[in-house]
Amino acid sequence: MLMEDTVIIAKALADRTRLRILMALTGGELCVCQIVGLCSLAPSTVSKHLQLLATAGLIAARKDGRWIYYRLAGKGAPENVRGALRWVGGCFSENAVNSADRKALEKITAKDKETLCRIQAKR
Amino acid sequence: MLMEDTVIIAKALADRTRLRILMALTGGELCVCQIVGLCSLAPSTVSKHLQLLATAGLIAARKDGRWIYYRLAGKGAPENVRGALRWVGGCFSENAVNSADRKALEKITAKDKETLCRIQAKR
DNA sequence: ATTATAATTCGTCAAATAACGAATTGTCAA
DNA sequence: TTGACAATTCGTTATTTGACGAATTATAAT
Repeated sequence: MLMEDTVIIAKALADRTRLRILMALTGGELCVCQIVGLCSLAPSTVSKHLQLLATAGLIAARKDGRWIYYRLAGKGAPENVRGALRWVGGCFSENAVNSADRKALEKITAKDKETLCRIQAKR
Repeated sequence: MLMEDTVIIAKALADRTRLRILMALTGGELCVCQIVGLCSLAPSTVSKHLQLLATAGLIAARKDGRWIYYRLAGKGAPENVRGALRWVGGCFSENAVNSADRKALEKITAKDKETLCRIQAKR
């Protein structure tokens, strides 16, 4: 395992927004629209965060028509990636921000995606 | 566990030099002189790195006369800190840089500290 | 007491990072 | 085929970060 890989993973974890995204994804895959709704940041900013997480190998993407879904890296991921996800998971098992995000996500996923994305566009 | 604490720990891990210091300390405590010798960086720079690691709770200090020894956080450390140390430990169990650093440390610890520190002062 | 020295703090600079809006790309619907 | 729209890339800006040397603090030796 190269040291630089570990640095890249740690950098990816070293940001509040990205940690929130990772924790949100523990509930299952989400499309970019939904993640933008959760973070309350510009789509371009969220996209950048997602690229960083993906480059580190912490998340993976799936394209479905106009939408792109992101999910946590799974069993196939290298041990250092899975170890990192284990660590953050352990840190937030009972965290206030995380709990609030879960509630917010329930509302977000309740709306159908088309409605949600139209809302994002108006920001 | 506050999210900011996790961010602080991840930031502390997100640098090549600091990861090397952590791995070096898995072999036992070291004085600043020795760590400077290993990193080949200015003492003030190394000191900054050590402060960052200490603020994150990943390492602790012990003062002995003119020297200050740093060691990894131990059993008493909170779970998120120990989890982080477990993660980096796993990442580098067989790492090229880490192996080289071990060899270098053997030579560094072989010299007595006074000699070593006099060398550092001349940089 | 004075000097030497281990370590830290401070001030500065260059490079990296997080944010945004504008422009671009690719896909679906009228 | 034209228009709408999800998502990304690009260009810019403010902030943070990592490095250094100089100055400072604290301890030991002369």
